[in-house]
Amino acid sequence: MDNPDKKRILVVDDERQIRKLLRVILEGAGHAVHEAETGTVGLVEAAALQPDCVILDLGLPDMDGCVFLEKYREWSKTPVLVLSARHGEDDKVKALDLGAEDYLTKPFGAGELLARLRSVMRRNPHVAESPVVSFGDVEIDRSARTVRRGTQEVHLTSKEYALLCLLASHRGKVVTHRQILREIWGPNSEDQTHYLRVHMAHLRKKLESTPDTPRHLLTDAGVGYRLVD
Amino acid sequence: MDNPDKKRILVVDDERQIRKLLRVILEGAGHAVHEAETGTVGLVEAAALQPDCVILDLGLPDMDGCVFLEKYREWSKTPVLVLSARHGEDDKVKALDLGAEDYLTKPFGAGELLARLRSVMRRNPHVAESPVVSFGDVEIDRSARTVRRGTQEVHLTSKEYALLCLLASHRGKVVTHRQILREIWGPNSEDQTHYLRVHMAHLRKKLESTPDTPRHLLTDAGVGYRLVD
DNA sequence: CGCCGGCGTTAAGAAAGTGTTAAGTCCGTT
DNA sequence: AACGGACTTAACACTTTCTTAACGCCGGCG
Repeated sequence: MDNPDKKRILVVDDERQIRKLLRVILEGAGHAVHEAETGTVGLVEAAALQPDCVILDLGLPDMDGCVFLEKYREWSKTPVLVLSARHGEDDKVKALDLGAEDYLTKPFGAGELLARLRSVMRRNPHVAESPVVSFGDVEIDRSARTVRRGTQEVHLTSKEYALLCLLASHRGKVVTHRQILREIWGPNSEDQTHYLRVHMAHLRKKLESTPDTPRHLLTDAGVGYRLVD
Repeated sequence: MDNPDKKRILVVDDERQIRKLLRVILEGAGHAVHEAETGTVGLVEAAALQPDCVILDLGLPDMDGCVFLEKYREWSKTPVLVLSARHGEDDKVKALDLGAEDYLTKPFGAGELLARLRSVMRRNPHVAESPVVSFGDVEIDRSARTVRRGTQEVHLTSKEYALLCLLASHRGKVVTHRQILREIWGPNSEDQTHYLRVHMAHLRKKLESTPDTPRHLLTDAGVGYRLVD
């Protein structure tokens, strides 16, 4: 049931009802939904979250949607799908010229929204941040989903890869057992710490030159694991 | 009069009046307009002209617009802007999933049309990737829709060809099951992974010298497939 | 010292995913 | 109506991955 191409989507809308509706539709399609009630919060959230797509209501209380777009486009190319009650042509033209990827007028159908979203995603194959992280002689290429050690490619199973990515995204910091288990195995497996022991062993065997005295994949006894350089 | 962003645009529409209208609007914006009255002619024209964008009326007399899209997408990634009198959601979803870049319902405003066109052009900054890619002793010619292995031409069915092209366009990267299924079979078949198994088997049998230990068409268990050189 | 809890390691069984083949269905052609 | 090609569906053997359990190690503590 785990969706491997789950996308992070940020919904910026002041109306609670619309946000709920969008959440239902989008989560139904297997995406992760985050909400922001105002434009200002939206921009902050967008920076923190690095979503794969933003859905923006033009009629925000604190900031005109077009201003949001303008500011957002100063530093991000993440696609924005604009939602609006206004049918006027001028609004559409303005939003599209400010860099919106698409424009939907309310009321909209769930099917159309999802189709437009797919269309947007299809032509935007992860333009975001550098997808490659490295430590020691190991290099992770997130966009290709591959891991190299030196010049040799290393094959990781999907759990191993997920585990490595999770640690890498918190590089230097401890990630607790529960955090890891919740992220990768789901909230029903939060106390199965033995999963971690065997999968960490596998990872170290594949990535460390001396698996019994690990230099990068470290243990914090009783707490969790962390990855250092 | 000389527009530095002058684009070649192909209008495929059976109604003379609409064609005239589009010509006026588009030429007014400094583009070069070409017309085709039927789907069949449209495909030929598109091949000859290599336009920067196609504007397609869904209601063609000789060929459903969706069929046009499907055929066109077999060998071209040129953006298609769909025009339709039908407001139904199903039509929109279908067209967008077949690879249309945008969908406008008639009647439309000149301003909106031009804005959508600009939006389409902006995110399609000359993606003119070479129509021929190769790996190992295999060569794919997308413009001719042919595949050779060494000196011998290999016949691929349309699904096989689509699958190969998809993997080739992400060379070296893992393409997930869902991605493939969504692109080729549509979003309603995202979990029919058994399609992939049999078609991959066919592809390997036709393209790999040792189909049981593939060297180019690789499997990532639980994730997807990828093509490497 | 001997016990205990947390950890690493290994191996075997269970589960999930994959390759292969063949039969069934659909569709356009003759 | 019969044929052929392409796609779908089903069945089975096989491989990879995940889970589970057993055991040994280490350091802290009574």
